[in-house]
Amino acid sequence: MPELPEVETTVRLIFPLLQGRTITGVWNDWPRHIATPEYNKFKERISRRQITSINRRGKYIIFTLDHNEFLLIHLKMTGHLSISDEPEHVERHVHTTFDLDNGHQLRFRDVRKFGRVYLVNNPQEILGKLGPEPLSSDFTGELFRSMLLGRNRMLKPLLLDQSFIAGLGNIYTDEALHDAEIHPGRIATSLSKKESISLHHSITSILTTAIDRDGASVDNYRKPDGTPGEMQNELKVYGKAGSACSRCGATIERMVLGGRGTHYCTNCQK
DNA sequence: ACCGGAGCCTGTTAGC
DNA sequence: TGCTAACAGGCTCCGG
Repeated sequence: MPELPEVETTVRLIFPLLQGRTITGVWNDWPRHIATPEYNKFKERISRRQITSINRRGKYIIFTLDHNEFLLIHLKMTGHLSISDEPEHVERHVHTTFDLDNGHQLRFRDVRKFGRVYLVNNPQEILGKLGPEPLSSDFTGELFRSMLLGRNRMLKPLLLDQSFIAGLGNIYTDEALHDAEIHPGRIATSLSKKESISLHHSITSILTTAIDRDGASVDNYRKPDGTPGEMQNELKVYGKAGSACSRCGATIERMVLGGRGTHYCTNCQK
């Protein structure tokens, strides 16, 4: 499932192919994909808009267009963007496509149809509630420490909360907690200063490594060109229930916390 | 402030 | 082997 590193990889790989392109048309066969505005209005407003840049905020992809329009795409669970020069062969589960002025097509494939597309004049409408960006220079260990203080929630659901911190999903939350040797059920405010700093370091270093490896292809995720990333080979706990902890040799277990499958080492995560 | 549960989806998997 | 039911998960909304 695309989390921050997978979304970042997608942005980096599609940008060179889309920079300066003009959107000439839209096709959609699953109206709920378009969250806002209403489809006919969406179609009208996005037609003839030129793509000037593509960025990421949390797990959102942000296309900056001319005429003060912003196209936001959230891939959710199974969303995937690709660029094709064969408009006559559309893959299964593609529900929204954007025709480009060079004859190519930007395609949004989404098996489970959780993904969403937004066209807005003010991206803050959608992005305003997001917490800090974990790889920005503003996100310091001291800031993270202060964010945890006074929070009486368990770390696992708190780290998944996009208004607390943007971009972490189930995989990297579990991996970061394992790396920091902290139990996912710990109450946030109970962390010592040392533990907070350690968790901060684990979050940033794992996300950085995952971007460097082009993301983790554990399930549906593939790069825009269809090839897998490499980070799945470096995961230590996610999807590893029953196998031995790479650090201490104890058995990795899976439990449900905050309604989410949570993978951790019963021995070295305290 | 925080928690739990339902709902959105469909391909995969566990269980009979 | 063949079927069905449960499961997976990001996010939002709702009630407690």
